[in-house]
Amino acid sequence: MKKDPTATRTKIMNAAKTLILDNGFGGTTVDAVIERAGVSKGAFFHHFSSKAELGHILVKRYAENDAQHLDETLDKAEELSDDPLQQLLIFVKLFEQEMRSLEDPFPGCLYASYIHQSELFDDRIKELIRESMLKWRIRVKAKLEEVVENHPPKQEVDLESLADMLLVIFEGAFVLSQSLKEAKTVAQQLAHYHTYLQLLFEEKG
Amino acid sequence: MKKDPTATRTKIMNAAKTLILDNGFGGTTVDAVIERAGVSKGAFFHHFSSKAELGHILVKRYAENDAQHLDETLDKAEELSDDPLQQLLIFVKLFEQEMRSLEDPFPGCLYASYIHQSELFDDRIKELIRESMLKWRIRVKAKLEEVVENHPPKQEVDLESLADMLLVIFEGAFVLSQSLKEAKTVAQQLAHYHTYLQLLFEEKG
DNA sequence: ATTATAATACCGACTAGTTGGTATGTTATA
DNA sequence: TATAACATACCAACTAGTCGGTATTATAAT
Repeated sequence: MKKDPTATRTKIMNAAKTLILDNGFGGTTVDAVIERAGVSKGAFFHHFSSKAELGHILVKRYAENDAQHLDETLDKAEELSDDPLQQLLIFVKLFEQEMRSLEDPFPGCLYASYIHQSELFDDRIKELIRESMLKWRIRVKAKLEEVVENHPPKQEVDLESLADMLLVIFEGAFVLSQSLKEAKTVAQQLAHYHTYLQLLFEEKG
Repeated sequence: MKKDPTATRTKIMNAAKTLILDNGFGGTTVDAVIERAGVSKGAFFHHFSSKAELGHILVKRYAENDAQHLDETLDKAEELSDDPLQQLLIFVKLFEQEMRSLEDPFPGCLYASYIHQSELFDDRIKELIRESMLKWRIRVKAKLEEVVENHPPKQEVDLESLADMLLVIFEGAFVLSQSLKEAKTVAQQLAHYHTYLQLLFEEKG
């Protein structure tokens, strides 16, 4: 019987994440988490002082991965072109490809799960989610500001909300994908965002 | 102290709806509902055989209102123009105006709330939500098919997912609006959908 | 109109089971 | 052998739901 504290911790967190995405935080019990993780109650409360703390640490880990994913994808897009518009279009395409490769509907976004039960969480957690979402706004908006320097939009648009639209489409498409049980939804919606950006900024040939 | 069963029932349902949108179904207790509604436990279980039944009836009422709202708004738009494209653009604008008139972030969508705790609900409820969402797809897609007859799209697009995009934007914008505490988000995002449709289908002057 | 009858609407203490969390013990590892 | 990493038994608070009873309203015969 060997012990691996980091593995135990991870098992608990992964089990909790899955359960929370299916049942929500309020609908997820500690007993259910430890059963799925295959650990004892003692182990759980050894690693986490409370269910609330688990909720906090879980979304913190999620936010870190999310921010990293955002940065990496944008970096990758920037390497593949010099033109800001092309970079942005590639950026969206990379997400689209990623989502198109999924066979099942995306399991869901922890931010959205928490937001839909926001009164169960304290302000620190809500602020963390807010700032994580703002990172998307900031990075995409900055890129959009580069874009408009050389590609005047065909119609007057607000760049901040246009930047937000990417995350809006992610979150909305996750919901529809889950409800309609259609895995392709997210990729399709990202494709529309891609087309929208093209129509707005690409010069006619 | 006079009795009004319909009023009691409504008070319970409204209280439950608010609490569920804030805490989720799993995070909402019957005690919390009856306290907010100002009724006794006996009254609650006189009107609803279980918490689960309340959840079912609640989303049924919500779906009925939603379908009616969809129909009414589309009817209104169809009265204001003869051209399918203009009808569609007006349709979106009507929602945009409605959302712009809100001072606080929209309290949220019950469909999304349920979907984010889908394992707490039986298949009947999930099917009801699915069909409610498909109503949006069907009606908007039908209108889009009218549109393309006279207005060829500037880029090739899939009409079904373009129809879905309206609901996607609603759901996604609700999440961001709530998290960022910005009431204007939903209207702004609908405006982008409006612009996208214009760029896709409107002839250049 | 009045009153007997019955049905509905409602109350709140109670219960069986569940919840998050703790106390105390056992096992592995440094 | 000291400490971290677990396991087990347990607890107090809370949970959905019940139950015996009361108040109000509807019905209908007088």
